[in-house]
Formats: sequence, C-alpha cells, structure tokens
Amino acid sequence: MPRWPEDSRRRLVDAAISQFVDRGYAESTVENIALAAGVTPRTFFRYFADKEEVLFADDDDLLPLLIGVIAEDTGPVRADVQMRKALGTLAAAVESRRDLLKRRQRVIDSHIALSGRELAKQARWQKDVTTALIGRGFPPGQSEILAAIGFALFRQCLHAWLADDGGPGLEARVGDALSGVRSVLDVRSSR
Amino acid sequence: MPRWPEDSRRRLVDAAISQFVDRGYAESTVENIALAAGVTPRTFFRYFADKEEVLFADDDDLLPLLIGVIAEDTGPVRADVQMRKALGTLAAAVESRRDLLKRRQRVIDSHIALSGRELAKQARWQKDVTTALIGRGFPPGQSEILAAIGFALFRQCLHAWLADDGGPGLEARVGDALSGVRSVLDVRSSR
DNA sequence: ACCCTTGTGTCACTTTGTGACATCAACTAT
DNA sequence: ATAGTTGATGTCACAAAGTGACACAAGGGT
Repeated sequence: MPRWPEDSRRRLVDAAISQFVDRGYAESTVENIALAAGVTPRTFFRYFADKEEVLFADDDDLLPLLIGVIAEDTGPVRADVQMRKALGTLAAAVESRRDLLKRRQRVIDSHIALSGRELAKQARWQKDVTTALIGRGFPPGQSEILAAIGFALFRQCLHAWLADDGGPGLEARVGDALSGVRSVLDVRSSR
Repeated sequence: MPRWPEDSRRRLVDAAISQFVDRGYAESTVENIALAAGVTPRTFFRYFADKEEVLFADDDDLLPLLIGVIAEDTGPVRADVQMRKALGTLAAAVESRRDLLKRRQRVIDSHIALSGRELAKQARWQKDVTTALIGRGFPPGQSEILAAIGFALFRQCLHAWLADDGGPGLEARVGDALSGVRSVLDVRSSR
C-alpha cells in the first residue's frame, strides 16, 4: 500500500489541464505544472511518459470495460448487434464526463500532435478490441474491419457530441450512426 | 529559382530513414542525421517541423491527387462508387512504392508517437476529403461518415498489404474491402 | 531495532526545437 | 559590370523536454 498514494498524480492531471486551458498547451511548461501540483518536474515524468500523456492517462480505465462487455456473453451474435452493445456501453460510460472531455478536446484540437496521440491511443484499443472480437468467435479479417468501422463511427459521434451543446446524447448518436451505416453507401451526390 | 535546390531536403530524408532503420528511431539524433546529409541540425528543422515529420513529409504530395479525383467529375454518383474510385486512385499511386513504405512502416510501428503522427496526418486529410465530398454534392453528415469509413478501410488494407509479402496488391485489397463492407455487419460470431 | 519498499528530490546531462543575426552565392536591374 | 536583392545556409545562445543515477525519508513487516 503506497505511503503517499495517487494524490500526486491527480494533482498533476488537474494542474496540467488547468494550465493547458488558460495558458495554451505549448505555453505551459512541465516545470510550471509540476510546481503547481507541489512536486518537481522529475515526478511528473515518473507518472507520465511525456507532456502529452497527462491528457490521456485517465482513458486507460475504459479499455477493460470495452473488452469486458464484448467478452461477457457467449453464443452467436450478429456483428451489428455486438457493435451496438459495445459502443453503447462505451458511450454510456463517457456520457457523464462531457464537461471535462469538452475542455480536454479543446486542448487536443489546438495542437496537431495531440490529435495524433489521441488517435494512436484509440488505435491500440482497436487492436485489443479486434482480438476480443476474434475471441468472441468472429472471423479475424472481419473482426478487424468491424473494429475499424466501429472506432471510426465512435470518434465521429464523440466529436459531434462534444461540439454540439444541447444536441442528442452520445449514446443516442452512436445508435443512430450504427443504424445509418448500411445505407450511407447508397447515398448519391446531388451533382 | 533556388540556388541550392531541394537537394538538401532529399539528402535529409534519405539520411534519416537510413539511420532510423539501422540504429532505431530513438537512437538516431537529428544531429547525426543532419551531419550525414552534409548540413547543420538547424537546417534540418527548417525543412521539417520536428524529428517525426521527416518520415511523413513526402506524403503531402498525395492529398492533391485524392482531392482532385473526387472533384474532377460532375453529375450524381453513388457514394460507394465515388469511394471506390478515390481509394482506388490513392492505392494505385502508392502501389509502386511498397519497399520504401514497408521500411518506413517498420520505423513507425516501433514507436507509438510515430503511429500517432501518421494518424494525425490522415485525420487532416480526412477533413479535406470530407470537404471535397460535400463540394461534390454529398450531404455533410454523410460525407463525414463516408470519409471516416473510407480512411479506416484504407488504413486497414494498407497495413495488411505492407505486412503480407506476396499477397494481393493494394488496389485489389481496397476493392475487396469495399465490396465486403456492406455484408460485414451481417456476419455472426460462432460462439 | 532492522531491513525493505516506495514515492520523491537532486543533479547532471542529452536531445529537441527556436529566435536572431551573419554569410555568401546567384539573380536582377540599371 | 556594379550594386542591391533574394534565399538557403551557418553560427550562437538558449528554453524546454526527457533520462539516468543516486540520495533520502517515511512507513510496514519480521
């Protein structure tokens, strides 16, 4: 049992987001963040591999949830049903954190390197989800495509949800997107 | 007309990839790369915003091609036809560079920050493609989803193509993936 | 009391990235 | 041709991001 537990970590995350939001990401130094959290810069880098990671570290909690909901049932399922369940669960888990996520997204969108990190993290999730789908009994090749499309849709909905105050909830958006994915390929351009 | 034209830039790219491949990305310093190319580190950073960018700078040529092929026709098209044409053109443009791309992909896959950069670049392309699709007459919301799915599929095929020596060509893979995307949602798991 | 673990600090160092200014060859215009 | 301009590069100084090695101190267990 740690002597001074995760307290420092949380203070670092809070200090980092605050500074990113009101000074800008590039203008915030790790030194300032660390001092604001009451630790030294060296401690920052013990918790987070680099300055970017402090924005994404908390997401790691969600992956086990996603994998769990894929693995929990047994018996044959149709892919779109499985996908609806998995993405719906993920959406529900995130729904309550909209304010925090929106602040974070503003920071991410302000610097290209950060969008890259966000996508890289999702790509690693996608690999694990693919593995879970294969474990669940889907053919490997199609599991990859399912996971790829699933994440693409989820990203899409997430960003729209964060950008559109007062619009439909995330879970609803994900549901709609899934319903529409089949027909979108049949849409025709108007000119 | 520049006095010493793009020569330095090309030498820098070559030197960088060589060093990344045989020393590893993290172990290669910008200083070494620059000296190997016969310039100073300062010059490296004039051509490339950072150490990562040297791996991706050449991709910028492909975006105009992609946008062009979407914009060139007029008249109504079905989305899947448009997508097949665009992704097919992109695949064809890349097909001949497999060796180079494969070397590069090994470097990218060896460090997470690099996959992030790759994805961030594609995300910016995706935005431009979405705009092009809207300009072509597709409804905005569906243009976004089309672009998202298109890129997800292309990435998928690209990586499979690079990983699988002697397998089908990239263009063929992209064609197959597009044909299968509709039915993949109906697939059932085996348990 | 003793060790052992664990989170943190300190220090020195490399690497990345930038701003300001100097240089020098080639092109341009008179 | 002479002068001025332009553009790529070099030089220098410096801030910020990371890292490795070692020290220290508090708590827990034997």
